[in-house]
Amino acid sequence: MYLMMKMNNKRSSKEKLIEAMADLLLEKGLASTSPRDILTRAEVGQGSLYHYFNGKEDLSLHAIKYNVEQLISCNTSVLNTDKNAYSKLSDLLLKYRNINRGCLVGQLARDRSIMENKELAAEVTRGFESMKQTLENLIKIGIAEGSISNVLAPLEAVTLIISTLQGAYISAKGLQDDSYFHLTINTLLKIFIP
Amino acid sequence: MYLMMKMNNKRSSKEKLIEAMADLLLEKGLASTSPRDILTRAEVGQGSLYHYFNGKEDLSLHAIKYNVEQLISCNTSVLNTDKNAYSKLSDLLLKYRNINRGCLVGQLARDRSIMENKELAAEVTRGFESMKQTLENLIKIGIAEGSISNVLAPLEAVTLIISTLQGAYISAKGLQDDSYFHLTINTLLKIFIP
DNA sequence: GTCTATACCAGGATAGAC
DNA sequence: GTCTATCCTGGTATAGAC
Repeated sequence: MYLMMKMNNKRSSKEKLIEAMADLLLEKGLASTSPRDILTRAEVGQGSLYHYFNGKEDLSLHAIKYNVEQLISCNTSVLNTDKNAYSKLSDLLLKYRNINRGCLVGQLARDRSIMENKELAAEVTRGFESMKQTLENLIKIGIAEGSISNVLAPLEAVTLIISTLQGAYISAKGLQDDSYFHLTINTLLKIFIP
Repeated sequence: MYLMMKMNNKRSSKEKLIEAMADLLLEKGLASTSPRDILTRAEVGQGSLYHYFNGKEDLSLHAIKYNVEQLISCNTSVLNTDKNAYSKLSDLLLKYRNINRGCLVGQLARDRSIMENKELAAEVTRGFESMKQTLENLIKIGIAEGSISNVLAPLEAVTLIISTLQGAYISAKGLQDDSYFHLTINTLLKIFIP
C-alpha cells in the first residue's frame, strides 16, 4: 500500500514542488528563481508552496537534498557494474553528464546565494564529500587491480579529478564551445591509464 | 598634460563606476548587484550612473572589459620575467590568484546573467581565448626548452590546465576547505614536470 | 555633470475565503 | 489543501531642478 503511493506516477504537490525547484536550481540558480517560476514549473498553485514550505529557501533545502540524492544514486548505479575501475571512472565522468545542465552538485556550489546560507551549503558539501569518497575508493581499487595508474596518490588523484570535472563545464562555457568539455575529460582520463 | 590626467589619482566618476562594477561582478555577480551597490561602492551619485551609461548592463560591459584587460596585463607581466617556462606556468596558476575573489574571467563565465547576454559573453570569451593562447605558447616553449613534460600535446595540456584551474575554485568552495585549491594546483603542476 | 524626487514593476510573503 | 486578493519592499530607470 505504501509502496503503491511511491510507485504511483501521480506525484503529490509537495513532490512536484521539490522536483521543480531541484531543476530550477540547476537551470537558473537560487537568486534568479522566483516563486512564479516554481509554481509554473510545478503546475501547482501558490497556496501549496507556502502550505508545505516556509518560503523559497526552505523549499531549496529540500530540493538540494533531492539533487544530492540523485547524484549519489546515480554514482552507485555506475559502481554496481562489473567493469574494471578505470571504466567505471570513465563512466562517472562522462555518463549521465549533461553539459547544459551541469554537474548536479557543482552547479549548486557555484551558486552564491546557496553557499551563503550555511544550511544549504552544508548539504552541497555533503554531496561533494560523497563524490570524493566514492572516487577515492574507486581509485584505490583501480590501483590495486592495475587498471588505474599510480602516478598520483589517491587523494591527489581525487582532488584533480573533481576539480577538472567542475572546471570542464566552465571552460566550455567561457570559450563558448562545448567540445572543450570532452577534450578536457579525455585528457584527464589519459593521465590515469596505467 | 593628457598623461597628467591619467596619472592623477583623482579618478573620474566614470572610472570609479567602472572599477566599482568590475569588483562587484566578481564579488556578487551581475544579477545580485543593484544600482545602489554600485553607487555606494563607487562613491558617486545616482545621476552619474545614468549620465555615463545606459543602465546596469551597459556599465557591465565596460567593467568586464576592464577585468579582462587586468587579467591580460597580469599575465603579460608574469611572462616578462626571465624564469623558465615551467616556473612561469606555476606563477600564472598561483601568483596573483585570490581564492576568495576567484579567477578574473572564470567568475564571469560562471555568471548566468553575464553569459546570457551575447555582448557580455563575447567579452568573457575574449578573456578565455587570451588565456588559452598565452598558455599554449608557454607550453610549447617549455617543451622545446625541456622545462615542461611533453606527455600531453600543447592543446590538451592547455585545456586541462584551464579547466583544472577553474574547477579548483569550485572544489574548494563545494568542500568548504580552501586547502583543496592548492592541493589541486600542485597536483596539476606535478603532471608537467619533465 | 550631479542631485533629489518620483514612478513603475517584480519578487516574496501573508490573509482569509472556499 | 488550494485559491485569490492583497501587501510590502527593493531593483531599476526617468524627470527635472541646480
